[in-house]
Amino acid sequence: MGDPRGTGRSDGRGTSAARPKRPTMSDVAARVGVSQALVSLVFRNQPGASADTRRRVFQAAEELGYRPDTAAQLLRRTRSRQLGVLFTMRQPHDVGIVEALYPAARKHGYTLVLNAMVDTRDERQAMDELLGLRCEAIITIGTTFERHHPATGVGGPSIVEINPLTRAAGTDVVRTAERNGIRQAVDHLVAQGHRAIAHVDGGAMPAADERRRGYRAAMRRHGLADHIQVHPGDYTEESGARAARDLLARGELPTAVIAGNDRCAHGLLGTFLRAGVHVPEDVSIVGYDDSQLARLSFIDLTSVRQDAAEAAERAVRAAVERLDEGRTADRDIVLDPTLVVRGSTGPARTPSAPDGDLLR
Amino acid sequence: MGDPRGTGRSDGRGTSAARPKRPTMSDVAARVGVSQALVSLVFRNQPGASADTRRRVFQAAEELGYRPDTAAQLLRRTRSRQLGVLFTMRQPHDVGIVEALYPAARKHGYTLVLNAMVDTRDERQAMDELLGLRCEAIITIGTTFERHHPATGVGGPSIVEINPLTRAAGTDVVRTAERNGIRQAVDHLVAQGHRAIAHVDGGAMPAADERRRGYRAAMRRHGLADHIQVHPGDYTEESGARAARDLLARGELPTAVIAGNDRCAHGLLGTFLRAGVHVPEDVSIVGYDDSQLARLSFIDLTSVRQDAAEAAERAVRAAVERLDEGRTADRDIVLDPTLVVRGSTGPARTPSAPDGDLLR
DNA sequence: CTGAAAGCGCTAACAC
DNA sequence: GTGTTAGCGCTTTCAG
Repeated sequence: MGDPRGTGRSDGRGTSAARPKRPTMSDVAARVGVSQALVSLVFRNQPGASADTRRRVFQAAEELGYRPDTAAQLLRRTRSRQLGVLFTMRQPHDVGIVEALYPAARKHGYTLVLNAMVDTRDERQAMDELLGLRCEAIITIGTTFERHHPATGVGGPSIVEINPLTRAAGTDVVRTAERNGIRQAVDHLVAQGHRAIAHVDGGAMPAADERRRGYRAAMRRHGLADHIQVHPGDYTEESGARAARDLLARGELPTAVIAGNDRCAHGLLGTFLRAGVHVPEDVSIVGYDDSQLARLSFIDLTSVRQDAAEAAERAVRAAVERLDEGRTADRDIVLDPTLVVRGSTGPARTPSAPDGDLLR
Repeated sequence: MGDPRGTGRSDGRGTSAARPKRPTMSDVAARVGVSQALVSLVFRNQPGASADTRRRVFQAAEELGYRPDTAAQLLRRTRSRQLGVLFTMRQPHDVGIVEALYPAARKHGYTLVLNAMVDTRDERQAMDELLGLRCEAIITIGTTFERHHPATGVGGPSIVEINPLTRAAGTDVVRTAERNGIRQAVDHLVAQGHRAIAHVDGGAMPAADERRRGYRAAMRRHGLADHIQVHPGDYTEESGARAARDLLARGELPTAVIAGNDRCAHGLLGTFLRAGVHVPEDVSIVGYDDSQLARLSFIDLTSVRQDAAEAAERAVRAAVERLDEGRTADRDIVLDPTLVVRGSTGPARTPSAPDGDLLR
C-alpha cells in the first residue's frame, strides 16, 4: 500500500520518502472495485448507488485519505457555484459582513472565495484572481467598484456591491438607508434637548455623502439649520480625535456630536475623556455601525446599527436571483438601520450653563 | 466564433443574450493564427516565441477579453504554487500578518488562498477547502492547529504556524520570544520606579502561557516576587475592563499593569479613565502587539512590538524551504520583539503617597 | 443500479 | 521558433 517508488530519489525532496501521489477517485474506485464514475456519483450525493456501495466508497476514501480535487471539479463542472468576495479588513463592520456571508452562501449552495484588498494589491488584480477562479458573481464590500473593469461587460460575472462608494450601472446594490439612520440619531438627540449637534463626516468614504446629507436634512427639519456644523473626517479614530481637538480648541463645544462611524466616535470619545470632558454629561456622542467597539462596556456607544447578517443574506440572494433565477434587471436593496441607544448619549447640558464652565 | 445558440433559449437565463462562452486559449490562438500551445507559452513568459508573436497574442487576448483559467492551470500544472492561509479576523495583529503575507508570497512566486475561520466553520473544514485547492503549504495564524487532521501525515502539505497555541510536531513554527518581550516591559517599568506590577493574562489563548511565565520570571529576577499578581483574562477588551474593575473594587491599585495584549490594555485604560484614574500618573499600562490601537493618539500605549511583516516573511520562507529547497527537519523560528515606549507608562507614584488618595 | 467514454482549458514534453 | 500530443482529476452523457 505504501509508495513503492522507494527512497533516495534525487528529486530535490530530500531524504524523506518521495511525496506519495495524492489519491484520486480512480484509486478509490479501484479499491472498492467499482467504476470511477460511480465514486463521483456517490461523492456528489446523487441517486444511483446502493446504500452498501456508498458505504464502501466512503470507507475506501477514508482509508486512502482521499479528498476531492477542487481544481478538477471546477474545470469540469458546468457551474462553479462560487462567489468571490472583495473586502478590506480595516473596517470592523466589513469583517462582520464577511463572516455572515459564509452561512448565507452555504444556505444557497454556494462557496466563498475571499480576496483581501490590501495596499499592495489593487482591486483590479484581486478581481482578476476571482474571475480566474470562475466565480459566478462578485460581492464587494465597502469599496469603490472599478466600473471600467474589462470583465464588467455582457457575459461577465454578476456584481453585488454592499455599501459601495458610488453606484454603478449593471450591478446590484445592498445598502443602508443612511439618511434614515442619521435622522434617528438626530431625533433621539433633539428629544433629549440637544440643539447644537455637530457631525464629523466620512469624507469620500462609502456612504459618507449620504450620511452628511441626512444630517443636514434632519437638522433643517428640526429647525436647527443654524446649528449645522460639519467637520471633515475619514472614518478613522484619528479623524475623530482631530475633530475633538478642534472643537476643544475653539472653546465652545456642541452638546452632541454624530460621528461618521464608530471608529470616528471612538476617537472623539477617547480624546474628550482625556481632556476631562465628560460623556455624556458634557457632550453626547453617537456612532454608526454598532460595531463590537460600540458595545464595549467602557465605550458604550449609542450607535446606528446596520445588520451585517441581513446585508450578507440579501447580497447572496441578489446574486442567486441573477444566477439561478434569471433576473437581469438591476436591484437596489435598501436596508433600514436602527438606532441602538447606549450610555454615550444623555440629556443636553442646560442651556443656561455657561459654556466656559465645561472644561473643569 | 460567436455563440450560435441564438436568443430565446429557455435556459433560465432570461431574455438577455445567452451568456457568451468565455474565451479560451484556443480562441486566442485561432484569432492570431498560431497553435494553442504557443499562446500558453507566451502567457507564461517562457522563451520560444518571437517578440512579434507575443505582441499579437496579447492583443488578441485583449480584444477577446481572454483571461487564463485558474482551475485548468491548477489541474495541469505540476505545482500549484499556492499557499493556504487560515486566520481569524478578530485579532488586529493577525490582520496585519495576513496583509504582510501577500507581498511575501509574491516575492517567492507563490499565491495566497485565504480562508477565514469563523464560528460556523471549524478549522477542519477550512483546511479541507484549502487542500482541495491544492495548496502546497498551509500557514495558520494564531490558531490551535488540529494535529490529528488526516492530511497531516506524510505526503500532506507543509504546515507553518505563526504564533500557535501549542506546538505540534511536524510543523514549522514562527513565534515571538514572548518572555523576552515581557521582560523588556518589566525592566522598563522597574526602571521607572515601579514595584507593584500586575499582569492580566490571556488565559488559554496563543502565547498567553509564555507571557505569564515571562512576567513571573522577570518579576522574580528583580526581587519582586512578592508583588506578583496575575489576573485572568482572554485577550479581549472586556477582560481588561473586568480586571480594572476588580482592581478598583479592591481599593488598592498596583502602580503598573502589563496586559496580555493591546485589546486587553485598551479595556484597562478605558475603564480606568472612566473611573477617574489617570494614566500614567496613577497607573502605568503596557500592552502587547503594538497594534494600530496602541498608536492612536488618545490611547498612546506603550506596547511590545511584534513585527508582522517579519513574521509573514519568515513563515513564507519556511514554507519555501520545505517546498523548493528540500528541507525536512522542523524549524522553530523565534523573533525578538521590541518595546515601544509611548505615553501610557511613566514614573511610579511616589511610594509615600497613600493609596487611598488615588481615587480623587 | 453500474460502466464506458468524452472532454473541461490548460501545461509540459517533445517533434518539426 | 512553432506545432503536436498527451493527459491533469473530475463531471456528464449515454449505454448497458
